[in-house]
Amino acid sequence: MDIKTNLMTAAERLFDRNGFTATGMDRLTQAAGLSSRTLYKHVGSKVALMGLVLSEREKRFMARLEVDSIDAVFAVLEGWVRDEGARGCLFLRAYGETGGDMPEISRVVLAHKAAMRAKIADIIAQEVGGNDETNATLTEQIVVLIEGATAAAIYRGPEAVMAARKAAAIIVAQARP
Amino acid sequence: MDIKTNLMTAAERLFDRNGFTATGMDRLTQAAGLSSRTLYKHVGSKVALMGLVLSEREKRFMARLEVDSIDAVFAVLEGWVRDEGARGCLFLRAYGETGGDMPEISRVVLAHKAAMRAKIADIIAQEVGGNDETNATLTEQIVVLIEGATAAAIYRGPEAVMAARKAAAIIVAQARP
DNA sequence: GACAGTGTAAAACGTTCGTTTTACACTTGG
DNA sequence: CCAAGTGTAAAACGAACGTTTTACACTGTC
Repeated sequence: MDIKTNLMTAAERLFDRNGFTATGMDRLTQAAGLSSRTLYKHVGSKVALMGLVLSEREKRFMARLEVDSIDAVFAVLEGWVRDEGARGCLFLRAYGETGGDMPEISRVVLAHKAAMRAKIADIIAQEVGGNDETNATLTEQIVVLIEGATAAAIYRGPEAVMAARKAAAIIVAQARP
Repeated sequence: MDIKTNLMTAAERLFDRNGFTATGMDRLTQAAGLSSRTLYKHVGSKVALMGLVLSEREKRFMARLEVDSIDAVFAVLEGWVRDEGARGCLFLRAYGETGGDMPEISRVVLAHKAAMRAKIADIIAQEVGGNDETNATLTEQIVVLIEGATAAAIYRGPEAVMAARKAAAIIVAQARP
């Protein structure tokens, strides 16, 4: 098994379950089953590891998001929550824990949010096909619903995502010409 | 000026801007202008201070939320974001940083979420007056929109709250008999 | 004028942090 | 066969962590 992949899987799990700052390097080396020397040779630093974990998660998430309707987006989200549990958006958590002033982190976070937004905008342009202003408003609202479902699922579980899905269906229907 | 109030104002600011775990006690004593001995005599421990800060914020937030329409709720949220900036829900951030397994914290967090939800349910029962099932669904959706506005505002600013407000108006109108 | 109470400054507690280093074992290709 | 590469185990680095302690100054009150 690839050593770096193994490390990053363990790191993502620990960061997600215990927080970034609260997760020490010894916990990481122990969970990944390697020495600190090897870890540092592979990823350089803790901040770099955080960035790599987020980049990897970004790929995994965006791959799942390869759908062509807003309803399907929320179906994906619901599946994600059921598969991986809900502890809040890992990107925003990393951003918050580092105060937003860690370039290596905030770059990945903001890039992820921009990519997600762009994907939603694409789907809306294709599914609804209103004018630019309507589409922009709708995109903003769907993004808010996605963020809200992710956050509320922490304490409400998948039900929050189901509620967001229904709300999205209503505002999409409302915006259709 | 009251010494404990002063401490908690400084603590809330530092926790919010830099994260809970990343904020050390020396940073807190320095910002509040007191010795560590006095700090510990007043609040006991760092975790207790975190709990107190969250309790105080809960009071402040719920006091602002004393309104009687869903639209007004989002107006309050918009004002809050403009006044205090948007770095994500401090309750959920505390929950995430402590892995959810710090009773002193998670109790305050979950209580806050329950209180907010109850307030929203009250407003809906009074403003919309549908049947119980409709009201429950609508409550869940409004809560999701509030969480989403709070989260998305981190990188989208007040615009996210405005979008949530419009979306809320639509789904409330849709639910009215 | 002793008293308890409350504050400060500053050092020290042991632990843990992220990171580097030392020393050694194992493959693998020229 | 040796040289380079890659891995481990474990100690060490200085700094920072949350917390406690020591020593001392200032307030009020009996």
